[in-house]
Amino acid sequence: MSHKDAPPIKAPLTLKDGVDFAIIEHLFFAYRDFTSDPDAILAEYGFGRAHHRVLHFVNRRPGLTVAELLDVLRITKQSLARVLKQLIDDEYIVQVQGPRDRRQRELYPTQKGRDLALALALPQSRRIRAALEEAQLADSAVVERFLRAMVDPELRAQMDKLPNGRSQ
Amino acid sequence: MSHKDAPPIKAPLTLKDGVDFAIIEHLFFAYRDFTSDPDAILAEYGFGRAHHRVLHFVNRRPGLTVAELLDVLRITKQSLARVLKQLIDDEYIVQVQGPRDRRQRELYPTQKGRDLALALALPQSRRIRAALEEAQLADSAVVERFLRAMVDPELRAQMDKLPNGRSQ
DNA sequence: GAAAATATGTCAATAAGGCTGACATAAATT
DNA sequence: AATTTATGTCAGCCTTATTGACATATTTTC
Repeated sequence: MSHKDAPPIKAPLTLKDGVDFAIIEHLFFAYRDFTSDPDAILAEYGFGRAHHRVLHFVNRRPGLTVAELLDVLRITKQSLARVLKQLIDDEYIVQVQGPRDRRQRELYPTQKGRDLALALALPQSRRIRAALEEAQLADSAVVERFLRAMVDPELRAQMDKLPNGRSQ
Repeated sequence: MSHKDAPPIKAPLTLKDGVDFAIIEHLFFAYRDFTSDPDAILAEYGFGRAHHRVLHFVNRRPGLTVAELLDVLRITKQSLARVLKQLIDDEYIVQVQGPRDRRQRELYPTQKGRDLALALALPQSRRIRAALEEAQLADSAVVERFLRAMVDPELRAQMDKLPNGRSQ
């Protein structure tokens, strides 16, 4: 154990190195706890985070196609297939043949799917509201602007396709 | 396909349901892009996000023990073992026997480990600074307060153990 | 109308990163 | 001397992702 190896560095890496570690770490811890709320609920249903993401976007953009969903989630068709199949089999989501293009499958939530999506979003929303209050932020615009600016510019168009995005 | 199944719900889930979807989704997209920067670098080294987290905290709190690291990361000993072994074998981290308690293994970065940790943090820091500027936030205190408030109160003590936390 | 492109589904194999349970060792504590 | 603690390690399992290949239905193009 450390006989003729590279010597240990004892000084901590601090913001003197010109890097904003505070926000980096705050984001890590905040996101971890933010996702822990729905994770606990999903476990009861035998679902994981992947199911949550699919269910969320199908509820937020009912009728979106498989291709559009893949684009939003940035995963492969094969990764989506497994979780989507489960959600359809368990009747949280239904597929409807595309009206103009019958190759397409429009994805819609069922009432069951709508209810679960809302149940998953509720604790997250509560956490956000409590945090805004604790941080004494009257409205969420500042935080929202910052988070939006953290996203790659090319991908912001996708966010605008959601209700109450920039398009409304 | 949707013959006598549960009917599809066509209306999108919006903030009328009393849930702040904007921040929920902004956090999702922001965190995804935030982690994509180091992910690209890690792939060149054959490492993953798990290695990043270990390397980060060992650099931020040199000399922490295995038990302390498990506590911060909230993973099991077995999950840590695999990535830690690689980081030690590749000489990014060295172990030093604890001075008071010789059962403990204090973890320190090597120069190589320090350099990589900094290289991984740099693009993230750049992204944060650009976002603060774009969102016209003179200082990061507001965002930091919000993110801290998003963390479970019990876990905030852990954040304070890092340099430039509340303890400094 | 035939050919090509597109949207989706599915199969097989692989990898990363988690998990549980069990057990071993050394060192500290009781 | 017995117990507890800190760490390491083995074996097996799960979820979520990956790539590559191929099938089918449908639309678009020539």
